This record gives sequence, structure tokens and C-alpha cells, in this order.
Amino acid sequence: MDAVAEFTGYLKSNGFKRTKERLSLIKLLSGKPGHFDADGLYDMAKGESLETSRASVYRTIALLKKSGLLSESIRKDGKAVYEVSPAKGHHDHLVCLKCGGIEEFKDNVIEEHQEKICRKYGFEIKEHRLEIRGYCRKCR
Amino acid sequence: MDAVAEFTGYLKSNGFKRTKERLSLIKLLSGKPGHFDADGLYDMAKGESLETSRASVYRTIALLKKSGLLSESIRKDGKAVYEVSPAKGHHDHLVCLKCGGIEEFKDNVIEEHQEKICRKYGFEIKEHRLEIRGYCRKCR
DNA sequence: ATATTTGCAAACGCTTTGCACAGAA
DNA sequence: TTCTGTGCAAAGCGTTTGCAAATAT
Repeated sequence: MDAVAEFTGYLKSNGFKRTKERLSLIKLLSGKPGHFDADGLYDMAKGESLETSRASVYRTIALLKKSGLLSESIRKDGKAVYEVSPAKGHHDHLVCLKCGGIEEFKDNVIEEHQEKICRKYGFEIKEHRLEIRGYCRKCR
Repeated sequence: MDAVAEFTGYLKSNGFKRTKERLSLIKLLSGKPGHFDADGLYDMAKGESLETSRASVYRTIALLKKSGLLSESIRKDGKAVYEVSPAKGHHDHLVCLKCGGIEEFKDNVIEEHQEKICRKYGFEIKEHRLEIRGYCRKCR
């Protein structure tokens, strides 16, 4: 099931309307992987001459988050960035301090070790975020 | 060397003035461990009837960050929180989604593994942040 | 028909900044 | 004295929201 179908399903089963704004935004996103921010999505839409407003972009993003289709990270400067939720589980980020690029990785050793730590502290883990910042191959 | 001395040294060697506002803020912080935000620091200062302004608090925080005495995290809601830099190396955070409490931990297995990952990706690591969110012993 | 959604612009909350005055060197 | 720092209030910035008009069902 692709993202568009998943979203329309979510809308239908929750009594939300399938408006052209919502559909064009999810259509826009369903193709492209990678990270973007709210304004970036707004500009993307503008670029494809889809008519929408910043308000609708923000409201649609909120819906997409609730539907689980979009996941949010908060950048170091406090601004929000999103990405279409990776279907196959969690991954972490290598963030380049120079070019701002974000590379993804997944490491089971670390994931497992986190569970060990949580057990030790009596902590029930819901989610985690590991961000390594530095310089990528090109920029170092 | 305590935080106050370290900060006055930093000010002196960089040609910044040792004003009562700067000195009272670092004095206020040098005792207390734990996390706080800009407004919290401002309120703390008010509480001790130190006269200062929000602007000076923000400007002093910026200085303290540059001096390395303060480290900043961005909370999930995009707001900045600070803590007096732990003298003895890096640690990570267990953040409770219910009570908001932050517990700290350090784990060498994870730290070492990060280096391995970076080598694999040709990434030069400068810093990292690992945050595990969930429910603490009391709240789960 | 009618309840939801949209677009606009104003409101928000945190942070930063311009400016004139105060204060450290 | 001279240049930096302070306080105030205004501006910034990303994000959210109230409201009347538009639209999906």
C-alpha cells in the first residue's frame, strides 16, 4: 500500500474529508524520500503550481503525523523537519555540520544496548533519537 | 577550578567585561546541576532578587555556550534547555514522557560503537546526542 | 444541507536586536 | 574617557489559530 492510499484510508476511516489540498500534498511527498521542513513543502507545492496555503501545509503535516505517515525531528536550531516514515523500522542520523546533509544509518548493537540500559534504570522505552553530528566525507 | 573562576577567566582572556549581571548568573548556576531554560534562569535570578533582564540572560547564556561552560539541548517541542557542562565527559538522556524528568546515563559500548559507524561512513564525529524517551520507574 | 476545511491575517511564544543610557576598564 | 554591556521595547521567526468564505459529503 503506497502512502497516498494509506492516507486516504486514514482520512476515510476517521471521517476527515479528502480535499484536493490534502491529496496533493501527500501525492507530492509519496514519491520523494529525505527530509524537508514545512516551508520547504509549501515551496515544493508552489513549484508544482498546486494552490495551497502555509496554514494548510501545517495542518496537513499535523494530520500526517497523527496518521503515522510522517515522522518529525527537531533540528538543533529548534525548527521541525519531517520525513515520510520509513516503513522498515527506526534509523538514526548522521548530520553534517557543514553542508547540513543528513545520512541515515541503523545499528542493532546500539539498539539492543539501549534496551539493556533501560532495564537497568527501570525505564520503559517508547522511542529514541540518536544524532551524530560532525563532518561528512565530502566536507571534512 | 570551579565554574565561576572558569567563566571570569574566559571573560578576561577574551576582553569581555566582568559585569555584575554575568557574574551573578554564573554564580547562580555554578551550584545547581540539572536542566533549565532561559526563562527559568531569569526567574531564578528574580527569585534571588538579582536585577537583570531577559535580554541579558539570553546574551549571557550565549556567552556561556561559547565559553563551553554551558551545553544546550533542543527539546522535542523546539525549546532550548541548558545544563552546566558535565566536567567528566558526555552523557545521554532518558526523558520521561509523563513527568518530564530527565535521567542521565553513560554507556561506553554505545559510545564506542558510534565511532565504528562513523568510520564506515567516512564521517568525522564532533558530537552526538542520544535521547531515549519513554516512562520512568515512577510513571510507567 | 451542513459540518469540515481553507486562506488570510493576526496571534503566539521564544529568542534576538536597535538604540540610548549605564557602567567597566 | 571610551568602548562594551544593559534594559527596554520592538522586531523576527516558525508555528498556530479565529473567522468568514469555500467545499466535500
